[in-house]
Amino acid sequence: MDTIFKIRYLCVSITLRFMTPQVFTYSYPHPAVTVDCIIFGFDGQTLRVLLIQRAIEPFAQSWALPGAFLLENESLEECASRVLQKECNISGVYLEQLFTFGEPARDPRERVLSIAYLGLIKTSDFELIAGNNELRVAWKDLSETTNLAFDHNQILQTALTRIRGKIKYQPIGFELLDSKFTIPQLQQLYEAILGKNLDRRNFRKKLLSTKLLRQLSEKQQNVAHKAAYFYEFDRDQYLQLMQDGIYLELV
Amino acid sequence: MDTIFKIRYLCVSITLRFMTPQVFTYSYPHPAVTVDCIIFGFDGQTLRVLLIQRAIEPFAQSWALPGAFLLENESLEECASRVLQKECNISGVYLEQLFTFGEPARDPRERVLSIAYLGLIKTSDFELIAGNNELRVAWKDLSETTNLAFDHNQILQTALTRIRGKIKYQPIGFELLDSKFTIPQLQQLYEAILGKNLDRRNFRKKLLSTKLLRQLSEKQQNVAHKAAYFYEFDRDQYLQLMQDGIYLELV
DNA sequence: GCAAAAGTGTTACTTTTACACCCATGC
DNA sequence: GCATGGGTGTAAAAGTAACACTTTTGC
Repeated sequence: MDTIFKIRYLCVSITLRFMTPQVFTYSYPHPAVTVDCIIFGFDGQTLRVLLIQRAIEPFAQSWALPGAFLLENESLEECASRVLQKECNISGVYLEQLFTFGEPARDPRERVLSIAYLGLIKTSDFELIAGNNELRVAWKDLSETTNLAFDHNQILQTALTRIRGKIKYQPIGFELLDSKFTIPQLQQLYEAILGKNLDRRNFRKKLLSTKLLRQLSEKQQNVAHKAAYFYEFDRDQYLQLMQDGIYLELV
Repeated sequence: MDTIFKIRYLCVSITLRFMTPQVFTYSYPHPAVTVDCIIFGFDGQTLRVLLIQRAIEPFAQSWALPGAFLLENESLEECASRVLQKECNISGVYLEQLFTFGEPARDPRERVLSIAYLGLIKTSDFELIAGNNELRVAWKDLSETTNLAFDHNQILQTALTRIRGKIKYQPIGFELLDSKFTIPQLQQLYEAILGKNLDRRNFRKKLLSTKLLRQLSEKQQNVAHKAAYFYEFDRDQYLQLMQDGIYLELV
């Protein structure tokens, strides 16, 4: 381990040791509850997942999903937002509840339930900064995610299945792109998520037929080929369609 | 309130008062965790939901979803099964996790998370028997479900949305029918769940095209019209299709 | 024989798929 | 001028939606 991380590790350990112990009592057993965030980001080429490197046991130095124990008066969504803010310096993210993981032995310390939240962001929008209890934060390729802490590999699999299903009929993909994007960029994102190639002509036709994209006059600059037009996602049009109960098919 | 329920109510109260109090302590706050079950049943005509009438405060005498506090060493699914067995005398049910409800103020006593499980059964398969902590158990029409305890109306809405979406592409409807059923019965179920009428010819064509139904030689008896053939759901065929990654469309 | 629900086919329309060539740009 | 990726249309196939009459049964 690098020296800087060794020092950091010691700092965290010492801080924890000198914290005032508190006691909470209940008349029947209560499990601990955490909220874990599984955030996908897209850099234009590949789909990445946001991970932190743990500073403390169990699974010290392993990579894991950012997460924290639920506080007494915060909602689950608030907890997810707090985790992202504190541990990764990320805020204002699209988040939805994914699943609750509750196998009795999923945490070696005690019974811990985890409510997982799924999020999507543009990697370029934030500068990742690790919180006080993490060694590092990073975007990781899916191929680098073997051996995550706890049951976090299972959570990752559940999340992948969810977005692969969802992206076909809900316009969540736009959360992963800049507000101006080209259709080939959008297609690359879909291909990265779905893990297969799509026909260019059919993809364009289908997406434009939804009327959810507004073409801008602006084009790409400095590309060694014909420049693509930029488009914007038309959120008002989308809300209108939803109000009318229109069922979308995007791919 | 009927006399018999008054007596029952007193019994439950007295039992609770004399239970030995226990204490569980933790070094940081833990919310209480319950599992609530939202079970839909079908009687051939309409979709019903399984409710219990609460014997104890809060919401004593209100109707609510069956539910219980999670025990220390049971999984979430095990808890859902236990709830149905103890409170309603129902077992061996198709269950899937629905959603976790965690607003801080959703229970007036203390912070309580509820992990909701969604189930589907044939009402005729079980005799409902209320557990010791419930006044009654009953199948209720959707129109009789205003004013459930806690946020259970919200859970019900979430569950309805889920099955309406899911029944279109997963063969969960068969859980609600006898193992032998006619196509018009199946159609009636779909119409009850989706809340709209479907074309008889197209419905039959589409479902038969999936190859998931096996026609039996047996017909309905004693009906004052042309008797319909019985069919069976072909579970092996379904598993085969899933293995092959076939995407189903049922309606 | 009549009321009630089961069963059955065809046609028009819409959607999906497959596929090949020209265009603009940087180097 | 050449390599790179953007943009476009059409035809065949598949799927969906709309619709009416005959059959069987109990009373």
